[in-house]
Amino acid sequence: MAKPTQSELKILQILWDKGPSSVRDVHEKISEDKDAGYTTTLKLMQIMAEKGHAARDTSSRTHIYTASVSENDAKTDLLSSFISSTYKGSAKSLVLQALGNNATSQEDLDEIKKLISSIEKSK
Amino acid sequence: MAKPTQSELKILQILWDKGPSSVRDVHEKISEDKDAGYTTTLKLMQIMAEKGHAARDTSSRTHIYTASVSENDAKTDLLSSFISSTYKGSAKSLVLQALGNNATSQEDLDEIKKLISSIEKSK
DNA sequence: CACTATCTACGAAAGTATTCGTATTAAAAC
DNA sequence: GTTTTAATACGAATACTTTCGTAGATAGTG
Repeated sequence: MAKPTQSELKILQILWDKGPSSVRDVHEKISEDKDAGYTTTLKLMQIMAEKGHAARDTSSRTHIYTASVSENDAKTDLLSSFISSTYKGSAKSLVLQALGNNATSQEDLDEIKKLISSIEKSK
Repeated sequence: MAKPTQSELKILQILWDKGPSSVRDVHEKISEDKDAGYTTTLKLMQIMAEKGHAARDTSSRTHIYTASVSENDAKTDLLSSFISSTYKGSAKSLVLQALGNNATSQEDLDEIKKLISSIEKSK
């Protein structure tokens, strides 16, 4: 499956968050942040259906769209392509930079440490 | 400074790795991975000079280009924009996914743990 | 039933990124 | 000194993404 574009990702995120939704639903959510025409959102979602990023139920007049990739799978793909284009494939470099540059809270650090421990145990 | 595009990033990476370089140098490196015309690379680098992603020395016939952003700064920007578009701004989510999905080696985990300790000490 | 609001379909325009052909000029090789 | 090689400049073609206007159909309202 091809990578979603930026606009498609925004829509996917809404579908992941809200579950199956109409164009109207998605459009209203998008409009909170950004001024956009309704048919723009419609067109994008139609393209997503064509590309297979979303499935749609056309049984009633108002079509209902559903993300056809799971949030985790899609983000795994995006992350791995980001790591390969920006960090030459080194997940470590990415993590070091993410932790080094951003002020990560102690709670978040704790969670990360916990995950690392559980990874180490399972080896 | 605007975010570099994918193609520009590939070129920047070469400039970071090799230091100041001619179009020929960069083009040869790119050609290892991908078939591309010389003038394509030239044009991209000219655009990068226009946009300010690279500086060029035109004192001799063969122009020499230099990245005008540091690798760390550019990647910090890219990372932060990736985190905001894909992880709703949560660096923690990104790190958890990067560690969770990729098989990170023990050495890498050790390095990450070391960094976390040093962050914690400096708080 | 007529009127209005709301939906989809479709195509085209606008914006951005990438690719490359051609012309011109400068250096190098012979 | 002439020919070949290698460089830049420039503009246009291609491709991909985003935006939106218009048309036609369906549902709801008075």
